[in-house]
Amino acid sequence: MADQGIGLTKTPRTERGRKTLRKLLDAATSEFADHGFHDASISGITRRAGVALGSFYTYFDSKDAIFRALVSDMSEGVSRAARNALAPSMGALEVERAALCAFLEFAGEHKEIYRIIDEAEFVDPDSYRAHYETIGARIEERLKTGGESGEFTGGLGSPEAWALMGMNVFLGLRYVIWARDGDPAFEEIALRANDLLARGIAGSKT
Amino acid sequence: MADQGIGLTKTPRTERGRKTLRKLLDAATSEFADHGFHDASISGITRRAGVALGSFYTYFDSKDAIFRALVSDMSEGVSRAARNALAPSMGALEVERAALCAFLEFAGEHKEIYRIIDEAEFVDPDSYRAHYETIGARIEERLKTGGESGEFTGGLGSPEAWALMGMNVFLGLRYVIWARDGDPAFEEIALRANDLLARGIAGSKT
DNA sequence: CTGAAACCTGAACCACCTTTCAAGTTCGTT
DNA sequence: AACGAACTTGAAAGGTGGTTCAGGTTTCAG
Repeated sequence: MADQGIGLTKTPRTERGRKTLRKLLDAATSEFADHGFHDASISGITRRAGVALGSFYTYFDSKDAIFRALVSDMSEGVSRAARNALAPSMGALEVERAALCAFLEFAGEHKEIYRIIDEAEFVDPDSYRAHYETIGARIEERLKTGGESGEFTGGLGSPEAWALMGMNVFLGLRYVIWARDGDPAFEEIALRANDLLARGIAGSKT
Repeated sequence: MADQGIGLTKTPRTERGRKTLRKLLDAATSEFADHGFHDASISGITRRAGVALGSFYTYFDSKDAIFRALVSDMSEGVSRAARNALAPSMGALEVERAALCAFLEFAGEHKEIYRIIDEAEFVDPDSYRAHYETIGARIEERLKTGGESGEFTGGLGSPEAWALMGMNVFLGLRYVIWARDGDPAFEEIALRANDLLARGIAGSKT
């Protein structure tokens, strides 16, 4: 599922080829997650995949190419996970809570995303930036819609969207990637973040 | 000023030595900022510093070592910048606004921090984590203090601190590192973020 | 002044890894 | 069955760049 983007992958024509490609992609995911881009080696990937070194180049032009394929795969996965968690019946605030919750859960199941997306900052800066700008734009849209329906204050825009995105990313970093025993559950985290987002923190609570 | 931490640097004993060390540190900052850790080369650093290749190893044991020195330098710098912007007379909310503003300004003057701190995630994960946990802890303290004084709602804790930290980091990413023409000024950004933090976004504004 | 420690120098060493390639095997279609 | 395309294989080419080192220069305390 990674070869849609920019034709980085030489698409296989036989069943055997598709299997090998899948094995390479999976192996690369763990290899990059374990060692990071530069310390990961192609021979490490092919070893994990149980494939000869040379076969790698049947499917990818370079180490960069498979990394890029992985990044767009993950980026796509994050978006899809968030989208799937939303229902049309939800209120604007609830949408934000559900999106964060879905993101945390997705990250929990794919802890590699942080390492891989973050490393894209260095390996493939354009994808990195595109990743966040796309998500940021989607959040901004939601804020605007919420403003129009009166559920949010008016005048929300890009700064608020980036602030919200940063919140979500860092909550994932702390409570998923660096989770500790005794941490609140994802739902609890999402609830508290939602509260902050809705009412802010000024004034004393009864 | 980077050799305090864990004795990574062989401290120079003569004036000439201190100058060379400083030159290496400065050169390394630009080299890493320009190329990232792995594509940066020691010969690139020594070339920029105007020093022989071998001299590098008089001061640092390895490429990793100088990078670590840089990371703790920057990390320290960020903290100091935020601390310096705060005055005892400020209210709790105002403190948050001033801290963000100071951070944005500091990042503007040292755009390398994002590349270098972010890359620490891969080169020196412990420092990376320590960096954010330290800052997060400090924010959490401020939130608690604000809660006690009644300026903030009660019950604020780690999740709110990490959310706030994420906001700040991402606003810096978008409006400093990826600044575009026509973007609001730092003060404006800090004001809007402060507003979000104080009152949230729920409810329609008059 | 003087000698030992600090510092500098840059060629060479070396380990590692991406990428290539020519030769062999399997697949799928006719 | 049989043929060409798709796929696989692993040795080796080719590069890169971190690190070492032996020998020279500068510094500075005594």
